Amino acid sequence: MPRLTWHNLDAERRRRVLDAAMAEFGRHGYSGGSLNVIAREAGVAKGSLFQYFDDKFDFFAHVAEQTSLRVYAAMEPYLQAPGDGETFLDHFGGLVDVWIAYMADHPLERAVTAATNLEIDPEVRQAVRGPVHRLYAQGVRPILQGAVDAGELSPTTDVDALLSLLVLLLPHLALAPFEPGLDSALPLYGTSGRIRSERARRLVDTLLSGVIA
Amino acid sequence: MPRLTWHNLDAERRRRVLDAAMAEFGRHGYSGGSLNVIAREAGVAKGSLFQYFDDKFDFFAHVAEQTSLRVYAAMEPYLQAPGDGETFLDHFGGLVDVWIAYMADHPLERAVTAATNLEIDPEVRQAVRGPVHRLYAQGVRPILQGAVDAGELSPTTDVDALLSLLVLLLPHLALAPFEPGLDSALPLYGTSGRIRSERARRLVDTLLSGVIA
DNA sequence: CGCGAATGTGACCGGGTGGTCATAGTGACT
DNA sequence: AGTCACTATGACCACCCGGTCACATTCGCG
Repeated sequence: MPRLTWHNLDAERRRRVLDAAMAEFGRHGYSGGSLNVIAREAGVAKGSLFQYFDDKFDFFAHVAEQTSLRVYAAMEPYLQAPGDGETFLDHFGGLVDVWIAYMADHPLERAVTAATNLEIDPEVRQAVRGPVHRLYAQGVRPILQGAVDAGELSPTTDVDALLSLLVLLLPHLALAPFEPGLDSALPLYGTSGRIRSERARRLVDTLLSGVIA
Repeated sequence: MPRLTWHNLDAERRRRVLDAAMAEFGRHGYSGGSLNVIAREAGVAKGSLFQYFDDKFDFFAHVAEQTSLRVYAAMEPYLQAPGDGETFLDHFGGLVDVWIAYMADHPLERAVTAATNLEIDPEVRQAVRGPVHRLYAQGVRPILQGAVDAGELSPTTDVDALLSLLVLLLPHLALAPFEPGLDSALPLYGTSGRIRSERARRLVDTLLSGVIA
């Protein structure tokens, strides 16, 4: 947990530190990210960072948490129940579109999301991704369950498993089109960002149509 | 590329080095993996490693390549065209089962596969995953295309996109059941390895049924 | 202003890193 | 036995890391 000092901080200074941290951790992940670099880029002494946070992990965890909260806040308006006459596929597809569009417009958030999902240390990974996954599961689950209850999804649908799969898939769909280095060997990422985004959306449509009643 | 010395090496010594490297890189990834640790665990001087490989990256790339070749070799017998009267879903589902079972039995290969997929540095990632993805795309593509040609998959199927998705998904399906720390917040990974394996298989069935003609 | 609390700072610490190299083995062939 | 190409070794190097701490600076308040 961030120290009290962090909350008392001048907003501009806090923003500079957070931005520098998102950029550095987003590029090199938790263990690879350098506090020296973050301090330098933020225009702040390294010692200051330890006034704000207990240690590197506390710092990273806060950066990851804030990032996921921002992203989730952007998604929340679209997590409502589907409008009248709106099919499940339209509703959920729109959600995927919003997600991809948000990541396209926010490279810092996108990079931190990637770094979080690519973390290899089990303890760090669990501590950082756990809350995020719970957040998303809580947001998306009602949509799936609602579609099952309304007879739009097959009654035999394994909601939990489908949920896991979608939460697992979302980062890939959002990241792939904009980080060409990540998976350029796969055709999904072969062309321009725009085309790839459309392809990602089409893919979700195709796959989800399998569970539609 | 490994130096000549590596190939001339006594097989037992080569095995010890490779095993130690798989364990270390599998646990901590490329940048986090320590050559000191690998040398110590292999019972070999650190200097020797630099007689075998140009540098750390060359070493890691070789470990990743050998691992993927082993895994692919285990899968190859199952990449044939489906038998008479065998549906696409049976055929492909069997492939997923083999994949998961192999990973269950080979923790070293599994860990290296995970580390490779979780690598964050774009250059390393591209260099290491590119060949692997090409290998798998080449193996799996004919199966999908064959199913489309035979009318088993919808003729509107985006084979390339579906291929990308499956290659992206496979590591997750294989890893999740056995690395509880990775994604314990998701229901897919909530219970025993056996149950989770069955669930992963069921999930693939459900999703793929969407593209079946 | 003056004082005390809170915050900022960067030199410094122990330790680990990838990589080098002079030296010492090793073994095959004359 | 002598020679020579090849291989093994670990002390050593420069560098960077996360984290600390004694001290300087700033701020809020009487």
